[in-house]
Amino acid sequence: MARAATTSDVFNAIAEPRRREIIGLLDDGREWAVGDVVARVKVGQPTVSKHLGVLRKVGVVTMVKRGQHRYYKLQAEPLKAVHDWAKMYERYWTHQINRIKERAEKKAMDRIERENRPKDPKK
Amino acid sequence: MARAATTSDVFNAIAEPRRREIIGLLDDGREWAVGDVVARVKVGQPTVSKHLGVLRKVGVVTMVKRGQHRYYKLQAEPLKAVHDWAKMYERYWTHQINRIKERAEKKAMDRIERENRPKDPKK
DNA sequence: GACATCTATTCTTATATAGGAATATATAAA
DNA sequence: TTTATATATTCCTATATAAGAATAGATGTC
Repeated sequence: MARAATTSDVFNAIAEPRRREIIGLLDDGREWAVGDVVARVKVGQPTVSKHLGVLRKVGVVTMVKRGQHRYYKLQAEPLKAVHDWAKMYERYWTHQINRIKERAEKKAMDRIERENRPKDPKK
Repeated sequence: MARAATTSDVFNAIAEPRRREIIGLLDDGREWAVGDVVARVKVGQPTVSKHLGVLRKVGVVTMVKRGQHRYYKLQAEPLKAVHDWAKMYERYWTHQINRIKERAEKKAMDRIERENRPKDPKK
């Protein structure tokens, strides 16, 4: 099997660099017509429409029709899931002092947890 | 073309749910032999070896050989890139009050920027 | 040395795209 | 109504890759 569908997973949606690029463009808070985006990136209109469609399905952008145009607007709330996930590992790159402290805390927590959960992965 | 190779991009590396699962396991700070991971996930040994290989190529885990075993250890520093990227959009999900304030600031900044950069995407 | 165990690699298959070309559709304009 | 414009959709191709099966290679044990 290949990877899970991008339409159902924000992690997959942002894995595509072109989509992160588009998100970056829309971060100015304005509504962007598809053509505005096309004028800024190196891919054609159909490709842009598809990327915007993926972003819409995961809720990262919203769309309104107005006349001939469709305006897309960033609604980045779903990216919180990515932020929160990555934040769990923050101690790995924060200052050395903190890292040592946090690791000690983690070890203590692990020990406590191990005492309450006999099953050990290293059998 | 399909998506960029996972081996060269941490965003792609973490797009695969199974790899996030493995990262979560290794977050206990210990060294995990491949077999330890296999015992915890629902896929076979070759698949686990491949996932660990991808994580190693993007620097999220390190490996040491010891006897018959290969021990993998989480080294989550590269996830900082993901965290930093997502953090750029933090204002979209923080408290309403802050959001309003930040948007006003953003708008002001945009206006200033627009005055110095005549080129506008909405031509 | 013979055999078992641990892990990586190779091969195969199924599936998921990204992107372009062509086309369909909707709306605006003449 | 005819034509132009904006966008989505369909079709196609190339590529990526997840997962399992089989195998290879390394190390440990008898």
